[in-house]
Amino acid sequence: MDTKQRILDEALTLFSQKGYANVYVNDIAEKVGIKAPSLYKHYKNKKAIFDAIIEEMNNRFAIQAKNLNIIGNDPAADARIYESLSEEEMIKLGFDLFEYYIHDDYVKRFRKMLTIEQFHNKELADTYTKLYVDDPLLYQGLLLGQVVSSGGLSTENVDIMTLHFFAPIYMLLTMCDRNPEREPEAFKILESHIRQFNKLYSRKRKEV
Amino acid sequence: MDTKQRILDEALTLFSQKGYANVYVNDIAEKVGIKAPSLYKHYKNKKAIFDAIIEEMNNRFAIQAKNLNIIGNDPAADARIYESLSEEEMIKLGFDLFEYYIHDDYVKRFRKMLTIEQFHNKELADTYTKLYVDDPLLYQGLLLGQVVSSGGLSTENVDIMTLHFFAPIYMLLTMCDRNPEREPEAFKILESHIRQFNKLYSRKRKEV
DNA sequence: ATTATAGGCTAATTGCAATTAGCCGTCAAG
DNA sequence: CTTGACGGCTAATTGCAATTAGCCTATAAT
Repeated sequence: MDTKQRILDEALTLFSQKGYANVYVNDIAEKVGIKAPSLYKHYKNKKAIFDAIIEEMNNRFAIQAKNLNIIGNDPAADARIYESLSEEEMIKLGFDLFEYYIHDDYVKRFRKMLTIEQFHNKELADTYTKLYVDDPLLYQGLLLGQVVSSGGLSTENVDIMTLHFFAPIYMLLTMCDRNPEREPEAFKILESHIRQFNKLYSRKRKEV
Repeated sequence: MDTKQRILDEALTLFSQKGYANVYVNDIAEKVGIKAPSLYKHYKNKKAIFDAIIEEMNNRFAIQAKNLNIIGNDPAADARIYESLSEEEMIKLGFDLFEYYIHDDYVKRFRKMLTIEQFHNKELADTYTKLYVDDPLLYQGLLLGQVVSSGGLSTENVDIMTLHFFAPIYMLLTMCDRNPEREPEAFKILESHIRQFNKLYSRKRKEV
């Protein structure tokens, strides 16, 4: 990887750990293995490094949008698969999704950086909400909507059903970002969550 | 309010908006209406101001623990009330709780500050998780457990039921911290969430 | 009345982090 | 084979933010 890219990479790591203001260009340079003034051969100033990270992220938006939902980018096709999943397979799917969110390095570092910087300007706030709230709800809503249509699950309000599926995942995710030592616990809760979600929304259940 | 207290108050406001490192002692002094060096008559240094905020918060823990659940501090008593609530009353209760979390100034500023600073050290991370994850789940779990015992709701796993109740609230809350303009939308979602939660866990529903 | 202290101010001082200046080696294109 | 630009370095320089020094006033206790 060339220096210019490595700068972004190391900077992202540091920003995600300490936040923009607590990272000194010297720290970044050190990680890259060069001296601070050499950074300026690649970026105009510190802010430009941050902006480049955001921009690189913007470039990955499309990819991200798909990856964030691992399953694929064709909800209808996914739903056909999903419909035929056993509870165990569904849990496996949830685990894979969660695992990706938690351990994919780029995704994780970027999310932590956004978490720290989200209040600095409206654009970052909007980006955070889009990436970690709106997009997952949108996509998973489409997916679950298909499953409902095909009779795999049953509900009066797919959006709220989606919220019920995703909100616990979101909460566990942010907890693990903060307390990685609680990951095993999070996985257990995740499993119970999916099982209970399944039962609650199963078409086998209905009102008396 | 005396100067010493006003310093904490203004500092908390600023820290919650920009994060510790981006707030200069000069900013705090300005807000308080004194000059920066005068701050040092009250606190040893900038860090001491931050620590004092955390400590003040620690002192409010007990109060906080109750307030975080508005309803009170006797789950059994609360459950008796809750049990007799209509869906509309339950929504009212949820709104009040959410309103408190979102608009109580101290609570909101402190939560935003913790959000920004959560990755700086383990203690802050633990505090965040305790205040905004573990405590609410614990207390509301006790509450919902009582309601289940008394037959108001029905579930196989109260902890997950509690997660299903609280996680959406948590998610909406953090979204509103970031995007206050979406509060009206959040309230609508909250209402739908509570209605659907009620139906899902109603004892009137049962497996076929 | 006197005096000690609390709390404010202005004017340094310190210290660190960002950035600039200016030098040098390498290597690819001509 | 030479030149220019790319990317690295050391050594300033700049600039700002935290803190300290030292002075002043009001007030409360003796």
